[in-house]
Amino acid sequence: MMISKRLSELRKKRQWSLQYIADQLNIAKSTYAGYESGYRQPSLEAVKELATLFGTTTDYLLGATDEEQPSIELTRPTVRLTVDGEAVTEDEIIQLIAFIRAKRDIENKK
Amino acid sequence: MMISKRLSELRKKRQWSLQYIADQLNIAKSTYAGYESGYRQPSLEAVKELATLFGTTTDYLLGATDEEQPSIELTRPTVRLTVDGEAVTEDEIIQLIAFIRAKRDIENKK
DNA sequence: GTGAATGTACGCGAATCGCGAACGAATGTA
DNA sequence: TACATTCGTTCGCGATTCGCGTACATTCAC
Repeated sequence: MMISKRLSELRKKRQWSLQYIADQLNIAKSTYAGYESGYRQPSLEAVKELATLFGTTTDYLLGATDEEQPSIELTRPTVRLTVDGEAVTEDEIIQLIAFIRAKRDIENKK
Repeated sequence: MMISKRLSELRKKRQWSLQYIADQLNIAKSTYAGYESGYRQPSLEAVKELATLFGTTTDYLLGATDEEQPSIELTRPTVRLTVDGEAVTEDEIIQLIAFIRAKRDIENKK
């Protein structure tokens, strides 16, 4: 079960106890322990709350993605980018990439 | 139930039948119908498959976000950007934002 | 030693699941 | 018009899974 693996990893990384998480979600320690062991599956609501608690996404918890923090590669634009709520155009992204590459080039020559 | 609302919206927008979705997920029509009516909750696995089928995210289906397509606001420093696999620094992002804003300013004055 | 905290496992009653079946309404076909 | 098909909705059923309390071994602090 992917979610049990992810929960276990995230919790240990933060050095949180089972009890702490159970308290945050208002569920029994044994209930949350079941999530990590794979003995139980959290409700959809619990999944949402866990994602918030861990500061990650439900997609990551469920294994729909492997990126704990959403991260985007500009040269392969799979998501919509916005600045001040307004979409960044494709042309602008191309310019941004050129800008970053040029900047790195200069840095590397030092 | 947020997910039932979202599923219903997405399916109708695509003009798909209950049966079609049920076939895609290999579940009974009544089972999927239960998801939309709120009478049943899909399993975590089903949520993942539904997100794939609809081309959206589990976060959207569960109501953890309101954006159907993942979209990233650059001015929020929660995102990790990469170019050619290498992380874009926070300073660089600030410069990018300034660049975009300046560009828009010029456009607007035309 | 003693107490508290941690992680693990189990049994129980209650809740929920997925399914097939049945239904009326709408649509298609001859 | 008659008839069949598709659609969305709802129900009961058996089986599964849930969340909880509880118990236990281990570890740590005092």
